[in-house]
Amino acid sequence: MTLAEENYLKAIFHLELESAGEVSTNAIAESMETKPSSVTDMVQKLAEKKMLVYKRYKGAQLTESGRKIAAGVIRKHRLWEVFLVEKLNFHWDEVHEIAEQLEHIQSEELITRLDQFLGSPDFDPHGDPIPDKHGVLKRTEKKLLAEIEKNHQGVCVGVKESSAEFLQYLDKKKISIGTKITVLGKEFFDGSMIIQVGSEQFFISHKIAENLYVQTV
Amino acid sequence: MTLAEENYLKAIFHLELESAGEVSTNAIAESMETKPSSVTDMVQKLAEKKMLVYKRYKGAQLTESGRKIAAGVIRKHRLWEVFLVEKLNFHWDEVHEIAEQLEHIQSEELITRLDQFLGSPDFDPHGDPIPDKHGVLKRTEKKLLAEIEKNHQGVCVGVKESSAEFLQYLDKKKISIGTKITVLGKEFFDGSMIIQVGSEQFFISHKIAENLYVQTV
DNA sequence: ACAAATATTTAGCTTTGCCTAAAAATAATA
DNA sequence: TATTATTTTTAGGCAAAGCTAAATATTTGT
Ligand SMILES: [Mn+2]
Ligand SMILES: [Mn+2]
Ligand SMILES: [Mn+2]
Ligand SMILES: [Mn+2]
Repeated sequence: MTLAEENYLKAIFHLELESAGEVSTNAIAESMETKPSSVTDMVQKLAEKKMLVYKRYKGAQLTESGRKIAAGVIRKHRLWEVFLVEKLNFHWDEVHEIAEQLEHIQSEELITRLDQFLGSPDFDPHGDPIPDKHGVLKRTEKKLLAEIEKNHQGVCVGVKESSAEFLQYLDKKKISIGTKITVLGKEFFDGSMIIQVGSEQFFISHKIAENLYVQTV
Repeated sequence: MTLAEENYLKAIFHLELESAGEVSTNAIAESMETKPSSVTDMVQKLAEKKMLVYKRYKGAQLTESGRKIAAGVIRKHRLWEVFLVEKLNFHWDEVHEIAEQLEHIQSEELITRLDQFLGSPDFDPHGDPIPDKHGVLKRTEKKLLAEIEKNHQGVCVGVKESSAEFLQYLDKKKISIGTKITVLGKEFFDGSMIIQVGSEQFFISHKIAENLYVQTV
């Protein structure tokens, strides 16, 4: 697998999680910041390699092999992110770009040993689950903060977006993984909320609330 | 700099250390396991980018910028090798291929932190010096075992070749960095030697002796 | 059901890095 | 010095991965 092929498989894997069924050419193009015509080319090549099944004008769906490779890349990405944060003391908003590069390093043994060195972590610094060596992703029952009702609470277990801007916003608000959040008020019109974090209470927009994963206790 | 460009600069850097003056197209091609015509192409491109000066039919010579980039890649390669051996417990004959990939990861900050994490090592697992962040390589006075006279001794401080085969041979003979070696006999005809390592004494060929660096005490 | 809008694919080009075969320059040798 | 031999460059091509513009399909709205 080339670097480009791995990136396509990874993107399709993520898109399949978001919504079942075939993944459209346009959706792939958007998520990879490339043109639909480029996607068609690559998707045809990956179909020939049996990494996915592709039906003209319908979309792509990963095969077992394709899914395995994608999960392997994601496993590497997330393990490296743990390394960067836990061992090199990077902040969680600084690691994604570097992991985008490290995820393509080819060596089974390296990942086996890295995993061991890190104590076989289950989650990356953004709360995302790390696939096991067979590509199996354990599903956790987490929900978006936006789904929490007034006067209920949850513990932050991850972020949906992990852009530096969003993560820095969370830092400013003292929200990180493990933080307890209570919904004090919820506006039906725009989905905005008043929440309590520690001793502070403040307003957050719907956009924030639907990018934060919590687990109810 | 692309991956290919970095590899060319690195190869030329190493060749310049071996013998001063311009580096020939053929020498580069051989060391990179590619064809001379490909080298001509790349060398012309690197000359346009001011990474080296190139005179047709004469060869290439790195500029200050080129040398700096090459040293940076070598610094990364060697730091990663230290990481693999010291932290992930790889054996010294297993790390080169992986470091060939890791050396191209782009992030100043990553290398700064990795260096710190490793305790700013001066040498890699093969005894090669690690350039500092400005690309400066400190020269150490080491000689080849082949240059040591009968009845003299030295401490192994590095290897010239670092192929897995050679390193495994050294393991078998219990030679590693720090090992004391005494030359008991030397055959002028073929440069072979009888040496003492610990309590064992045995025969080594000239090829072995000229790939092992020692420091005389 | 048909026209308009949208999504997707195809055709044709570009760049990077490599290759082979042929031409040109330099080095070696008789 | 003249002729080989070797080294290096040039010319012409190829595969990967991208792009734009044009052609087709599909979907949507009336
Ligand atoms: Mn990431
Ligand atoms: Mn992550
Ligand atoms: Mn190495
Ligand atoms: Mn080394």
